[in-house]
Amino acid sequence: MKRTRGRPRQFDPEDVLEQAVGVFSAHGYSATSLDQLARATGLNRPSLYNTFGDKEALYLQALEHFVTRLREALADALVAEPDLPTALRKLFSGALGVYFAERPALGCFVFCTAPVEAVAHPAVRELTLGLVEELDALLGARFGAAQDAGQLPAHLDPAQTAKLAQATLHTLAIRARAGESRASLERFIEHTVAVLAPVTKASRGRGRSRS
Amino acid sequence: MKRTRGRPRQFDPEDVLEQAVGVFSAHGYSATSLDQLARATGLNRPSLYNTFGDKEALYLQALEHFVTRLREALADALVAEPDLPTALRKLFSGALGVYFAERPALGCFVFCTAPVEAVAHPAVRELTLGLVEELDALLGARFGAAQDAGQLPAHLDPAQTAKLAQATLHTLAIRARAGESRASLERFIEHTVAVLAPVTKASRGRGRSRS
DNA sequence: CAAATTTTGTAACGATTCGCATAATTTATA
DNA sequence: TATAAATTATGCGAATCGTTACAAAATTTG
Repeated sequence: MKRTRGRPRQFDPEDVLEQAVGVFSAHGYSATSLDQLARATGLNRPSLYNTFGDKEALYLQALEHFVTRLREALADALVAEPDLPTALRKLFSGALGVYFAERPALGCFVFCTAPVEAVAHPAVRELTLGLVEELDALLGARFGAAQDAGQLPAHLDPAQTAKLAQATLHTLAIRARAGESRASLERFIEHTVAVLAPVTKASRGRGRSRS
Repeated sequence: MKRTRGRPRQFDPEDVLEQAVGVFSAHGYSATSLDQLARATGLNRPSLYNTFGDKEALYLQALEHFVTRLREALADALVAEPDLPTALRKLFSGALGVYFAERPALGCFVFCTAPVEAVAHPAVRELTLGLVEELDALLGARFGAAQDAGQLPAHLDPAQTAKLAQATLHTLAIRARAGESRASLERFIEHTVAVLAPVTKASRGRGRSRS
């Protein structure tokens, strides 16, 4: 554990990114000024520049920081739970927890603020599309496994059903930020789980018979 | 048809709003400057102010202009077509046509740019939530009618199924703007229609028997 | 033709923006 | 203790931002 040569920094970059996520998520990329970021993080402009680069680089690192947390939370819910409907419920409920973490609800940092900048900033577009494709793959694998276990009707393509599941994440994000109530979205989740993971003959006895 | 008193304006406000939609949709509200808007519309800043008010008012009117066109296109597709799967296909294909109208694809002007500003600007939030609720109602009525006609399984709640249909619109908008290919989204539409409007006994003979 | 009225174009205002240069501060090393 | 290296703090500067005054141009009304 080597200490660096000069003056040590008086902040934790991870904590700073956490604060940056909050500010960027509330106002979006363009409407957030470096003054706001400096005030929220407690450090001043030059320190932000030395550590993270310019504004776009900081925004990208904030997005990646958020994605890392989101990815782990969602992946855990999907992999750990063998029963498909329960796994989906945990997935969507976990997402709602993130989307309603602040007051007012900010929705998803990526899906609600990154698309705007995706047109002008190729790096933002790639990150956004990267997350979309990663979630497609993650969900597709889960639906594929469920189908092998007889928990998903044979006529449902796992990859396409995965996209419909991610569509649910997108609409939850947008609706939360638009002001729709959490209770309403929880009702919607129940219905969606019933559609995406209909009860089949093989899963009727709790769905944990073969795994 | 009365002419106004003073000097007549040398532009059509509707055309100007059309151009404003293009600029705002490409860069979002905050990243769009009045200089860009003036250049794109051909008129200068003071004329924009006299006609539409300040920047936020212009953005709101551009959103409303876009919503008006979108509403009519989608409502026509839903109401005119009696067969549910065909109606949904037209709905989603029509949306894709709007989302891919520019190169690169800009997705939905409302769902991809308005959520960012919804937090800071109450009027934008209300407009966004208003569109969401209006589409829920429109789609809910269509699914309800389909259920009455035996085109929708009884176990599917029309209102909740409507939200899933709108979720599809949201994901199409985000994915188009993130750079996903149109062909991929058209495949997704086919699958989604099959899920939201499954073939029932009553609809097997083309679905136009009773209307 | 003159007065009233509205739009247009120029120009500029004050505020804020991002990014950086410079100097002071703190630490490890020699 | 002196030097090198890294961070912090202050503040500048060029550019851009949204907004508005003001005068010239264009049209209807009297």
